[in-house]
Amino acid sequence: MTNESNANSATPAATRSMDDIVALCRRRGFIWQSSEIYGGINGFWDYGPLGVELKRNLKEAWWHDIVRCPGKGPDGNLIDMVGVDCTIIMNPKVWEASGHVGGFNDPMVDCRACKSRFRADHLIASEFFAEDATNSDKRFLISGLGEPKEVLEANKKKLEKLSKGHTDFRNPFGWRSFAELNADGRAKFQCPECGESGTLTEPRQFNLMFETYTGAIRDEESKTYLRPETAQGIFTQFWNVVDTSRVKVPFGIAQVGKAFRNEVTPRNFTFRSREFEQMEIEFFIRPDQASEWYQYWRDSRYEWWKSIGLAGDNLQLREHEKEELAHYAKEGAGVCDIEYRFPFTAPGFGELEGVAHRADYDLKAHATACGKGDKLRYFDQERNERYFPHVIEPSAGADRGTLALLCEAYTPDSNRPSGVYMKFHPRLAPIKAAIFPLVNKDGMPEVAEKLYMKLRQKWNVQIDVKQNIGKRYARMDEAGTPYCFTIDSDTLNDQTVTVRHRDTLQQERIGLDKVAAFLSDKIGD
RNA sequence: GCGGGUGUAGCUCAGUGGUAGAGCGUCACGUUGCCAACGUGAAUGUCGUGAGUUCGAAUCUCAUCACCCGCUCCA
Repeated sequence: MTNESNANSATPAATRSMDDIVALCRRRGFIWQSSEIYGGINGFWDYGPLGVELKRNLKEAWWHDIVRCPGKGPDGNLIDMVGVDCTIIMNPKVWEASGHVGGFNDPMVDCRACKSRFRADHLIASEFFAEDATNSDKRFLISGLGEPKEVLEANKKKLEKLSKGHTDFRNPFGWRSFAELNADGRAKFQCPECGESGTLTEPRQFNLMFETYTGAIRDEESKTYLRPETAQGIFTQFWNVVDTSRVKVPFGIAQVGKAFRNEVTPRNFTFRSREFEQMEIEFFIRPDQASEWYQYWRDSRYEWWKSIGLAGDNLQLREHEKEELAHYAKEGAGVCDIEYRFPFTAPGFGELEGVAHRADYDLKAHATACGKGDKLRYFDQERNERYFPHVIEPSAGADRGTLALLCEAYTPDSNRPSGVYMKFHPRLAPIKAAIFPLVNKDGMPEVAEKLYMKLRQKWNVQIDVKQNIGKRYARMDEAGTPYCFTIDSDTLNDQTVTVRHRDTLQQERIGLDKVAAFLSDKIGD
């Protein structure tokens, strides 16, 4: 990390306005609404020219540090890591085995009065008839949440009262779920929470997975899903990786790719999007070593986010409480989130990356579902035993990471013309440097272009010859460009240029032939 | 999904029933010679969208979409 990027502590989240950050993202071409000219679409965002560079830099830094140059593990050995790139659409059996189909597929019903939400198949009702001596019949609806027995018990007094003095008391149509009731029945249905009648909405599907159809025929047989996480691609190819890559436990498989979740409420700019990109590691270990590897990944992932510029009080590591753990993690070594204090979550935090001990839940589930079972256990040569490896999963959001970088970089500064600058870590900055001829004549543009052509072979740099130098500096401040090199009349005499530092506004002169070395030193190649 | 708010040029906003505007930014030319300087000129609008009321709608009504805030949801 350079001195500049760490010069003073991060801007407190509370003083940053999300509206201002969104406005800058739009104005400078970081992030736009998808399909904006048609009014946009809820939960989908596009990256513009600066945004795509920033997000690529984030993903490439991750891939470099995770796959190409991982560190040493808790056992003191270099970590073994390989990458994969799996498809978004997979055999739908994958999602049955993983528990995504079925578990999160139920129609839900909301109460308009008390805002409670229920699964429609848990809401049941039955119409009762009671005939009295004069053959006039009386009917009433008993409704509630749970099994018929529970509902009857809950409505015991009401039933006794209504059936009093009547004969031939019965419910001829039996119990029906809320979804099976007609409009009249739904209107009489009492909310189990607040007791109001007719306040429940129509049942609505909350399908977290996007569905599509593969092939020409659109029927149930051809129904497929857009993956809601990249992890399952890794799990299903685990055995191929083991057979072809000479890896042995402990080792990791990494993947960067799009995932899709049909969120009920996309919110907070790109934070909760329906289409988003994940950077996931599944790290396979011996079951008895889960604890030390969990701690290793928890700590190293936290340090990594610090290393790319999220170093201040706005980043925190939070261990999950037992109650909030997912079904597969209840007995595990732990689950934690690495969280960032976004302006819209402040003073709270929002998740950037989750590190979870998933045990052997996924590998076992796929081994069972595909019918091969224990034959798919991993063979540990050294220990001469077979087992399903446990998994530590560090799963990060590329879009959330990009958003955190944007929020962290946003630095109001009334002392400079732009009023704000983006203090990106140089490694992540979309544009590494700008090259300016002080004026667009007297041989300066030619020198500038020559320097530009040389530097762009290695870094994303820009040349700008238009307008006065102040405007060009101001534009680069909003783009977050850490260095500007200016060619002036002295350059033509002594072969030096000025370097203007984004964060301090200081200038220094260095040799024209030293510029590339300067950038290598500050940014890396 | 519920409740509240917002929506006019790239940005910030003015415009309360009668010709769609300003500042900034952008672009061109000139000038300038290190921090959005100066001069001249130019481009830029489905007034979020669609209906309705009206002789006439950015303006009033309804619906809808998007964004923001609060609930809810987030395996």
